[in-house]
Amino acid sequence: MFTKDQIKNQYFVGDCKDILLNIEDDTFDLIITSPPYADQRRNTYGGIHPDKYVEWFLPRSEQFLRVLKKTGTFILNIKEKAFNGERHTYVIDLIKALKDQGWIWTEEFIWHKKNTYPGKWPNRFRDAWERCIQFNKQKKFNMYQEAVMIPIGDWAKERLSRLSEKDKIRDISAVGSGFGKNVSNWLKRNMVYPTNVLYLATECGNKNHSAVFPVTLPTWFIKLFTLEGDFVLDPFAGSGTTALACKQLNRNYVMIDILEEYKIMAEERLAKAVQLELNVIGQKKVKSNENN
Amino acid sequence: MFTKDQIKNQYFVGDCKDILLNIEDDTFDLIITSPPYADQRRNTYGGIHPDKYVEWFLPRSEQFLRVLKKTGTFILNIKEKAFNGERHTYVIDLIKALKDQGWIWTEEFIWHKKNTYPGKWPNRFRDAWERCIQFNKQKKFNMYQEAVMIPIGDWAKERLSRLSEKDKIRDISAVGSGFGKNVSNWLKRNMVYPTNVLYLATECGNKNHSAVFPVTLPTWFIKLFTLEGDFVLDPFAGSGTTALACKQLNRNYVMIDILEEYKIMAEERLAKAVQLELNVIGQKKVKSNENN
DNA sequence: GTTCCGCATGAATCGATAG
DNA sequence: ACTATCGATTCATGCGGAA
Repeated sequence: MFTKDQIKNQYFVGDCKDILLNIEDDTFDLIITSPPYADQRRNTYGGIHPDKYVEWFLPRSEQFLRVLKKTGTFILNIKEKAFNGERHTYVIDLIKALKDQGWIWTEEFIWHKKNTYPGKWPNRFRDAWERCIQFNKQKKFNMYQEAVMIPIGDWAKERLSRLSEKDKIRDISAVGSGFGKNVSNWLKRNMVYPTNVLYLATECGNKNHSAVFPVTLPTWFIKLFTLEGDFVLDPFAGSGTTALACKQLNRNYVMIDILEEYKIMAEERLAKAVQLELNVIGQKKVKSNENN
Repeated sequence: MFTKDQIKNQYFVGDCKDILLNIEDDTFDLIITSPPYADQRRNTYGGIHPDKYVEWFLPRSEQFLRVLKKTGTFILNIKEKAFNGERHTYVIDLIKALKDQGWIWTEEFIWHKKNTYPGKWPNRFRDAWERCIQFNKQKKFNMYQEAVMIPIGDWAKERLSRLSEKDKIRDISAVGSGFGKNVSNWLKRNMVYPTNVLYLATECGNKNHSAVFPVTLPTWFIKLFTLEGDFVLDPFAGSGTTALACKQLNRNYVMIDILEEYKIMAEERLAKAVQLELNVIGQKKVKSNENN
């Protein structure tokens, strides 16, 4: 068994079914992951056939159930593919099977993708949404709703959507400062709780990795279900988007994936992000000096 | 058995399970409906318990399967409720059961609701989406994708969302005129195919009727899956939103619902819509004269 | 004739209270 | 313990009246 210090902010290479055996019960506050969809990532997990998907998933989710705290949450980002002109049922079968395994199906969030690739088939349109299914161990779980409040009305929605990646980092960096706090206090009065639909853009332009989900997606759920210093697990971590979100939000992460090259990719991304943030802080200092 | 002329644009009062027995096989090009959700509309359908929902639905969908043309489509607008702190599975159970009944589960559209029912709870956010599940009898079905193309870019989406009911009617009325055609030709070049997510507001505040779904919802599916003169069925018609959409689009409708008062309500709505449209056309003529 | 403000209105959901 | 009813919560929308 690993201690918490040994797993803190580590990326493990291997099948999560095996790696997790070394991690104690009730370790994580949040498990969030986008597992390999059926028939995808054929080269890594062997391209699980849709009909075998539930069977493949259950021994792994059994471990998730064990290592998740009683007050913790499991978010599963998944979407069934069209198979033979029809939507396959492996996702809804999985929901039923996870309930049988002891999970509570609390909610189904929708990720409404803002920008999807244009495309057209004779019998269907572009698929612009995915499921983010929430499971819990018990009815009472930790949820910090204030952390994801959004500005009221359309005027604000417009502004928020225009925030560039740099602006977001600036915002995060400002959290500790008095100015940042004042702004957020002023904003609170114009804030409302969000709904169970997330309207987020897909990440594009990052050529190095096939972006599984945009960093804003895990960011949102991490804010909603954890506090600083909490432990977050992504058992199908890929290029480490969840780790990136954790780093920005001061949460501890444990990443697992089966390919060594994913780990390398993730570490490069993390290093690059840290560098970018340092640059932004550097620019701020320069500006501040100019103002004086 | 009724003839097509006998059922054309009629509103029948009764349980669709019984009424449909009088209608021939392969009659409809589209069945679109929003059935009473479990534990809702207690006064009319007796508030079906979630656990009994599938059992209640299947004999009715058996009739739908029979009266739908082989190239036709069935759109089911539904959403599971939170039950005992958890999402109930009756909707996904229904999908499985309908597949067993012989339906093909082609697609699941999402209706992303712009305005949702308010409320705040410790464990969940407001529910802002519903399922519009598409079923077919065979892999090849009629689909007219060009009919629902949308203007490109956000500026147009904004404008479109602000269209009032009067503007919509004006727009529809303009279809036949040369001016309308020119506009739509000009627009075509800036049009793209939509996705499988519909972002629409619910209609509320209309005092006369509790709108089940906004008229834009059936309108969209009717355009997508039927041509002028085709036959559309709504077996849980309520206040006749589907009929209204059919009337505006020159499709033939057959409405069924269990309460006489719904029928009366629907007929009033239809009459009012026709009157409103006449007024708008009248105003246009006045304006046109002024310009000359 | 516009624009602006106030108001009622929802396919909701939870927790407490009552039988 | 299990079920039925009621109050509290909350926000985008469209209507009507007012400036």
